[in-house]
Amino acid sequence: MKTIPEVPIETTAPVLKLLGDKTRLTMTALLLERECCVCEFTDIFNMSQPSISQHLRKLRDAGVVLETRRGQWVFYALNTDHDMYPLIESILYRMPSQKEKLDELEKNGNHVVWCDTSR
Amino acid sequence: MKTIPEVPIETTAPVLKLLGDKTRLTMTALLLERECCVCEFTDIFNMSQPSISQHLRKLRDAGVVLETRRGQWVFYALNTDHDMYPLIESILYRMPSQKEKLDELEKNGNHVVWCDTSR
DNA sequence: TTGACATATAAGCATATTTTTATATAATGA
DNA sequence: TCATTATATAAAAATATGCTTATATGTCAA
Repeated sequence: MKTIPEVPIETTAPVLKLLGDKTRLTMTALLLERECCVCEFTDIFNMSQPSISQHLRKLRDAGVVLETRRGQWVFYALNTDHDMYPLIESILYRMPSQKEKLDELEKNGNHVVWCDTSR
Repeated sequence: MKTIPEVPIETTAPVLKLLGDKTRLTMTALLLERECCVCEFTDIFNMSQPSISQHLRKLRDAGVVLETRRGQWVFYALNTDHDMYPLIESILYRMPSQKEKLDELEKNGNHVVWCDTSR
């Protein structure tokens, strides 16, 4: 039998606060589709690049997302091992998919795909 | 087949922000056990009565809780008809029960029970 | 009607959050 | 090395949030 692990209020509240921002909530919803790099977020949101970086930093500091540098790009992905991931996932599942935003990005040729050419 | 109804990001984010405050999150967790009146909250939280009232007002303005006056007391209850109630419930189910706090309240004789004596 | 109790509202203050602008760091390719 | 692109950080400004004190409103009971 599978039980839902309990997480104390002190841990839960900060995560909800983090996702209580429309930009960050949309970011995590996008990351549910696939990992994204910073420039993709700046393309999607009508917002300055530093603002995007600062939102991502909050998500990273909380451990909600993981970052990986690939060449000059930095990619962000959901941290599915996070204690709060089950909660985060259950929140995201109740929201409409953000896939279209990514589809449009790719249609406009702004999808960053990493190919290591150094080998 | 039962599907989870989707709620847009614009609606979801403000509710998460609301529950992202430790006091309000604890309040809703308490209300999951039973309805409470304002003076019970002021007993439980180490906080002034106006502060409690202001948190409750935010929850009420968002439709998350409903208020009912009974005599000189005002009782608050979770609004289980709210569009976001399923999400709220799923968040609360992942947190430890706040029942002990209410038990202690009752042990100390601070549980307000409404009996209509006007009939 | 008056006093006591419960709750709400208003105003002020301190702190936190978000955004912008400017600048720094990092990687790439000519 | 140098210019370009991508990203991060710092500082400052604007705004929002939460708390306290003071006061107002509402209800009841004497």
